[in-house]
Amino acid sequence: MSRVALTPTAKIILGFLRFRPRSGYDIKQAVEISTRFFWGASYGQIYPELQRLERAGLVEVEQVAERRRKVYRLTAAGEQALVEWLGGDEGDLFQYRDEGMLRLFFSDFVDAATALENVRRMRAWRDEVLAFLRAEIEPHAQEDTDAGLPFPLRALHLGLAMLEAQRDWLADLERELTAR
Amino acid sequence: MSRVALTPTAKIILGFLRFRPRSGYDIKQAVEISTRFFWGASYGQIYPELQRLERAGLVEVEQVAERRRKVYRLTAAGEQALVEWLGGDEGDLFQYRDEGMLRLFFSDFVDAATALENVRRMRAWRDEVLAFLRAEIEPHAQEDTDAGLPFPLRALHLGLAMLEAQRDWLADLERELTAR
DNA sequence: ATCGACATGTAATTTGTTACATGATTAA
DNA sequence: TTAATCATGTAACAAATTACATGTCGAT
Repeated sequence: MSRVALTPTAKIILGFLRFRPRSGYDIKQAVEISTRFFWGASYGQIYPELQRLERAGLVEVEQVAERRRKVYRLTAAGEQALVEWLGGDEGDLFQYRDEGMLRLFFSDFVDAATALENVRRMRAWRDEVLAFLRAEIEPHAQEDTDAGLPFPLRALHLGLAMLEAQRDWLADLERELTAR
Repeated sequence: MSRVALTPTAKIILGFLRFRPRSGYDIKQAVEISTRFFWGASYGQIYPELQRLERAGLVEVEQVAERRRKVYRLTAAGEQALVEWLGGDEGDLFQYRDEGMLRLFFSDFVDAATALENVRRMRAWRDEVLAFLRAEIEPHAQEDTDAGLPFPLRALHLGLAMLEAQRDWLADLERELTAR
């Protein structure tokens, strides 16, 4: 019953190691092709956190005679900590910060053309991200589903639903602002 | 042409002072009833930032013979900096971090009942936030609209559209997971 | 040989929250 | 008189990004 609070980075590390053992480098790649649009992690967080988790006994190095790579795996304690977090009821951190939205909020202080241009950029950016998620991320999530792990694809679809709603709403506003 | 990069907190301060002069305390209250779901600010950021902005000449204290309050107003340079930011094309920071989404992503590693409970909590939380936004924030934004400032309400509606899309998608998943 | 990807790490800086500390004013 | 709200600030801590520093391996 150690009850060690996990840092956000620890959670993502333990989660990805639960799929299979990986190096810090591998974890970063995995984040980039799956969770990064709702949860990121940089090398500056991953490597120190792996060392802390090793000292805490939640992960250990799998020695595979590969000199230059340090492949980590979960220990029993690490797996338990992961499952405790997933089953716990800590309030989930939810942080949505959007500078475009802030510009939109203050757009009464600029001329109509500037406001419209900002809305257009916000919409265009969402189109880009949607295309990227469908082209680069969905195939990996689909593979997981085919392998019997449906939740990564479900998480992606929740993200797509959110972005599509924003894109559609912004496109409507774009038309409204243009129509005048 | 000072070209001073504004910190995120500076942007929100300048924006709210553009509506009308306020104290640091007032700015915090304004954030709480309007932007906090896409952009927050704590006293620990607001007060030091006001001092920096004053030294930089973007805001100044309006002396109103009120001993205990320091009411700030925009200077001409401050208003110019605000308009330059609003009209500029810096890439907008967009940060969406959602621990619930991370739990969802890793839910293949827990039993079906635990996964369902997490989805239910995510959906319930969105219902709560939607109710709060409609009850506590929308009336203020509506007042702005009535006063000829339509953008705060538009920004709120974009947020509502995003949360509704998530809520609906989560409710669908809840039914799917229950149905088995 | 040299370039790009692989790989690990640290340091500096930025950004933000929370807790602490203090005190004035107002309504019950 | 006392509790809540108003009001300003600092300090300690937490989290995250970016830049820096170093080196290996494989393909051309």
